[in-house]
Amino acid sequence: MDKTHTASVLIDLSAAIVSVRGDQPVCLTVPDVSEYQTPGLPFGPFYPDRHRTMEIGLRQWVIEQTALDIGYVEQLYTFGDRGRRSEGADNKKENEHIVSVGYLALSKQCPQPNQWSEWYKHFPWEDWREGRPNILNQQIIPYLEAWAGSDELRRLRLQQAFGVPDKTWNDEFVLDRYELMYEAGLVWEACADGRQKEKISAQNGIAMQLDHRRILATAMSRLRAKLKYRPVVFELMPSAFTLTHVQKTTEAILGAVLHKQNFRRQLAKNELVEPTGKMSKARGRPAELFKFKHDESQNTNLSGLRIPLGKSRNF
Amino acid sequence: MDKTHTASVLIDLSAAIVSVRGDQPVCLTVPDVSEYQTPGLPFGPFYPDRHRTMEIGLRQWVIEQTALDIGYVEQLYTFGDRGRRSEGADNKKENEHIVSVGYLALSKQCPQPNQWSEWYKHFPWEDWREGRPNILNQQIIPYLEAWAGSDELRRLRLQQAFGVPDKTWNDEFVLDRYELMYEAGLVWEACADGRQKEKISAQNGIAMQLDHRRILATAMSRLRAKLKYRPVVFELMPSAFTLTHVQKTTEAILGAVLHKQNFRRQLAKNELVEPTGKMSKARGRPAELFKFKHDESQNTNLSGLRIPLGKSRNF
DNA sequence: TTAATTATACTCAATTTGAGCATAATAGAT
DNA sequence: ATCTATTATGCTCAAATTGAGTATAATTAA
Repeated sequence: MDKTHTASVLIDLSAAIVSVRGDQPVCLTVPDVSEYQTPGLPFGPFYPDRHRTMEIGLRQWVIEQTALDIGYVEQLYTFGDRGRRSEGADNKKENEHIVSVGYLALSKQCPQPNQWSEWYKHFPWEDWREGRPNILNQQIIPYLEAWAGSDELRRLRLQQAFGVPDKTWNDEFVLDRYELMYEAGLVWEACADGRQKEKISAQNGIAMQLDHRRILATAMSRLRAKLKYRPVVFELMPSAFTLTHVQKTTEAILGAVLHKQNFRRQLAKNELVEPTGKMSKARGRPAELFKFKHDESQNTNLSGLRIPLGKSRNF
Repeated sequence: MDKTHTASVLIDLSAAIVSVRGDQPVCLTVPDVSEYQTPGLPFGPFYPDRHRTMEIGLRQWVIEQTALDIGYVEQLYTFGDRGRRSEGADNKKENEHIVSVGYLALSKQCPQPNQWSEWYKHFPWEDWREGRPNILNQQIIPYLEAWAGSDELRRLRLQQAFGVPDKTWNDEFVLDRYELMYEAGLVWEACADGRQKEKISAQNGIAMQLDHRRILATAMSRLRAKLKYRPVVFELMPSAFTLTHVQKTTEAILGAVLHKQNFRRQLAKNELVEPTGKMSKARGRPAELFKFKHDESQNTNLSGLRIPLGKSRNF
């Protein structure tokens, strides 16, 4: 209709490329050159006349720049307000508007360990495998409760995101929790000026460039949710694996401990794996090696796993 | 890195604005001026220097152009390949690249009935409330089976999307089914030239402009999935309603019949509604009028409904 | 040979689902 | 006034699923 305003923008494709190293979920990061040295997610521009779709464009520069084999790719969210929400970082093209399309990608291997950053260093409150993280009661919750005060809406959001005060924790609400902390000024990225940044630096998880920690939070939420109804874990597994290995990988992503026998029952019921005949040898009794049943199709509309949660969940 | 290619694009915000009229889910459309008179979804440009976020931009032009009260808004998907996939339609700005961000919005009312288009006129194979739609066995499945031939991957996708031949139907796979039909050349939008278009016109559902039917399919998939774990139905209900009304609305969206008593059991268990004390009067026994319990918070991370499916599902 | 470790098989109660019948309250027809 | 069609609501019951546990098997390291 009216053309009085600029409508032309640049598009960045940002990727949360996730893998699991040992028992830690990790994410590919690139080092930062600015004064704060916060890591960032890899990203590249989208050239619409070179690549037919954005996903093709994404795969292209990921291959060029990281030489990684990413199988599973999923679009997460398109952020139109990047520039506004992170004025602190160095932004060279100030009058160029940038829209960033976030992607989640899964990789079976993660070479060059130093370029991969562990999830829970950025989100220490999200790992409940050893029980409720101390940082919640010692730092985050008291601060958030003070922030909420008697504001009814804030308290309700606090309740839903962090399960305060009625002790429920939903592992999928990673993004909700991060955004609440952002609004409350509890994370480094939320601070506009450098002095404040010094103050909360390193607390409450390692910060990231621009809105990258928000994109990672979105990726975590999506992956945790997806795990429960699609068999995406196998995108993170080698071709042969033990059942315990699948479980440890699932637990790493969920940040929660699962009930072993019931986890296996789900795998069996859904017929997701089949034995290879070989055995693994490790410390105790050797475990049978399995493989994923449906490697053929990319478009896996299979049933996924129901997640039999262990005890350490609510308290 | 290299700046040899154009990276500048225009952003369109497209909206699938959904409501339910009687027992039919409907979607706001705008008339087409081109020769084929296919309806399209409303859309408008995103001006990054006028609106802080894309969602704000979307709400703005929806209010301006439709005077509608849209409460719930959710981003669906960002399509970067619009121009390529729909060369048939008239595209004025051929050398301008357009990225379209699709949104799902829910509206409680739908005035001006002629501007609202019923879902199942565009997707007649998706409505199973009267049993398995005839069009499947009479038209779609035979064509798709011929198209698949002995291609293993195609047969697998056919199996997963349409449940052929083992008689399972997943109501959430609206997009998968549409894209399969698109690839097989079964839908009007897939045809490049006008002559072919005449041939399959009006069959297999009413076509839409550009990739709008794909966006609508995405919206249907998302809404059908979301219904099962978040209480979004109430975004489509008036302030007071009967339980049967909630059920009919849910059934309309899912395109499936539900078990009445079990549906109510779910509503009761999750404490989603509370009685208003008033009664409705219609034909039979008067029904109690209820209201949704949690109107306060936008950010409803509530539990949603489990969907107790009726019988007509698989056969 | 023993202890520690890991894998796997099996059990059982509690809960949730799927499907059904029975009864209640109204409007309209006879 | 009474019957009938229609809609609403209460209640039951078997089957399946889940959550949580015990018991036992096959290894390695001491």
